[in-house]
Amino acid sequence: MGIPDRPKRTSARRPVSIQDIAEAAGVSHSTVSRALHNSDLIRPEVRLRVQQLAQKMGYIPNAVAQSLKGQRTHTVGLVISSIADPFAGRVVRGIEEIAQANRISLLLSVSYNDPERELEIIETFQRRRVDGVISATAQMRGAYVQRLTQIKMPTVMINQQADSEADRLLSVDADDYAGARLAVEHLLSLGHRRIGYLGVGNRWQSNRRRFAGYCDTLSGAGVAVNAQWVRVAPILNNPRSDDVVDGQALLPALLGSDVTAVFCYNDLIAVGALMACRELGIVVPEQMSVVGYDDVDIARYVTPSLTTVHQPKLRLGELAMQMLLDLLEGQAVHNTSLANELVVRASTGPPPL
Amino acid sequence: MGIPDRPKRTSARRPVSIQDIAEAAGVSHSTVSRALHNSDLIRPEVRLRVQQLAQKMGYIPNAVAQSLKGQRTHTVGLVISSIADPFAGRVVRGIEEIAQANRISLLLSVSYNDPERELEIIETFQRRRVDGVISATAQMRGAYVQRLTQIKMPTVMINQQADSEADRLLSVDADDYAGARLAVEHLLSLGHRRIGYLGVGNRWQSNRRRFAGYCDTLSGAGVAVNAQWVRVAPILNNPRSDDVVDGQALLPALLGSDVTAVFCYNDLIAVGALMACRELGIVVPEQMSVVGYDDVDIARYVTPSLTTVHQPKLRLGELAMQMLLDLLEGQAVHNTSLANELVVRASTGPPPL
DNA sequence: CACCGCTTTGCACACGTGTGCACCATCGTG
DNA sequence: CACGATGGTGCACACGTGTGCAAAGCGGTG
Repeated sequence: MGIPDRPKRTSARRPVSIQDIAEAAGVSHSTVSRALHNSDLIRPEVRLRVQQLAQKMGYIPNAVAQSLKGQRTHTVGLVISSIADPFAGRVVRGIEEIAQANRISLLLSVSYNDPERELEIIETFQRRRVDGVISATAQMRGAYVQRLTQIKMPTVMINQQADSEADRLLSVDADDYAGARLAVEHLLSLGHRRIGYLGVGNRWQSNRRRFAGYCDTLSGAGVAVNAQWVRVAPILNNPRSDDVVDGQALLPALLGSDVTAVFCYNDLIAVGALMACRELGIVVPEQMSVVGYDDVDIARYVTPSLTTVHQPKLRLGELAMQMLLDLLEGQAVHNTSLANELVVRASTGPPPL
Repeated sequence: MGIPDRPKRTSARRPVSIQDIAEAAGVSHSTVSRALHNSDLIRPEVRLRVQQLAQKMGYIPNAVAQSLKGQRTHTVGLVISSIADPFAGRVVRGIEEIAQANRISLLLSVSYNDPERELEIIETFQRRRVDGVISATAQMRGAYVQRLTQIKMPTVMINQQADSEADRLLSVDADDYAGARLAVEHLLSLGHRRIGYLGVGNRWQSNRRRFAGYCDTLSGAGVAVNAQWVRVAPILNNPRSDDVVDGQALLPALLGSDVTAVFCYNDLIAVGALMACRELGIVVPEQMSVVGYDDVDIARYVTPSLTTVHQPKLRLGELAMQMLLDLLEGQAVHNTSLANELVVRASTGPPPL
């Protein structure tokens, strides 16, 4: 009488499982599982034999099954606004290094600052049961934050310093307000009084903080901010905008006023400003000083090289990932704020006479 | 007599499962599963009731369990050499857009051209049972390729055009050899005869192809290549090298020879060359023409703006991802090769008299 | 009324791994 | 020899989902 011969998994050429090893070794799958984990419940000779057999059969544990059983995926979801942004690139590198060192895999998602996409991404992370989320999006909308806190998913934000009550969510950041002050103080110390600001409209939270630092520093020095000195790139329907193009388009609008220096939201805006100056025959820094923000690689390579506020991007990423790991281990973690540094290069100088 | 009350999963605040919904609706979990998939096996009113209940209870399917059961993770592993590389950034963007549109998640890994890390990454992908792999590493070592083909994991390479037999592995690429010819032909047409080459040592395969294009084009024009014209950055122990620094360090070595133009392995090397020229007081392009490769964003922003060979980076990524999707659906796919285009900007001109 | 066919549901297993508990063999000791 | 202690192994279940098959309910027809 025929034993109902089991499917004989060799058909679909599946990867070997502990069950396969168990049959080959003449033991149960439990024994194999324990042996592979070096459990001292298993007799040393059996343990060794199973391990060698697993090696020979090319066994590779199925992380999916382990995740299901262990309720831990060892996966972290990563949301960024844009891949093209060199700022994000450095931050991701820091995150990735710490993650890899701790055998954590990263699920990469790009939001393009699109609210609908942000919600989709969160749901995907929920479906995949990531252990936690790191969000390095420039923009944080209400629905996004609300959803994230509501579902109680361990989350660390990068550069999302909250204004007031939202300190419920953890974050690592470099102080935008203080950074902006550094930049403007530098220009003031060079003798500039009439200083412009070129901002962005689609990242209004960090833009607002940097703008506030700009305003307060000027006011503190007894300079009344002139509305003519401030220009902000409009929010396009197209969420994929180009900061350099925006900076280039924005700068000429300042010429009507009499600014001798301009502080830009970030380095890309500043690069656009530099290009506009070149086109208009304005010599930097002799006729106009330009300051950027972030200190991305490109700031060193343009001509003149860009004076800018250096953000510790790598460190931000590393700290965020480490904080998330601590959080997952149940340790107490506290928000961290890093200091920015002013980097003086060739795009700033004394104002023209 | 007490029914051995089941664990009552409400304790550990796990996400709701179809089992929870089943109990709440008074049906079996099978019915719930089918209802949520809109199976017409389930009576319409039951189907609707279950769906509404799932909605209300905030059910989010467990992709881990689905992957285990369905033997498909809807996940693709992505290997790149470096996050900092702006070339990789654009390619990843193309990949990510197609992936997101097809509800595929990306597992990001950075290899830093470290052989050991590359093998670790592959094993991680195997453990996690990714459906396929896209490899955009600049460097492809034997062990890496061998391992990848050996385990028969669906894989698409980017810019890894094989020399001879290795056409077993699928790839999408833009022809390095032809691109280099474009660049050198441009310089020849401007009147240059003595043309240098600045290369890299740690990406020898693409470097070799571009160098071959350089050599053949010169030879074809009757110019004998002079060994003094060629410099290649040494391979450092530190796998995190900086192309700009290398280019900057390499250019002065060419001054002993009498080159009037230099073709660089990529834009970053070229930017380094531009910076070296500035330091040495060499005016570009009047005294020296410089050509880059890749056409990354920065090429437009440096001064003078860089003449370069444009690679369709976004398209490379999109095609690679689409090819992998087709492959996973069992469709026949064929290797694709895209054309590069020369972009003439301000860093090239006629040779000095 | 008996039988057939259709619709709707549940049972049971599978995916691959980890682990509490029971069981068995062996050994030591009174 | 009997009994308890100890060490090694397997059974059975759990994780959450999907699905083939059986079964139940029900209406129609000869």
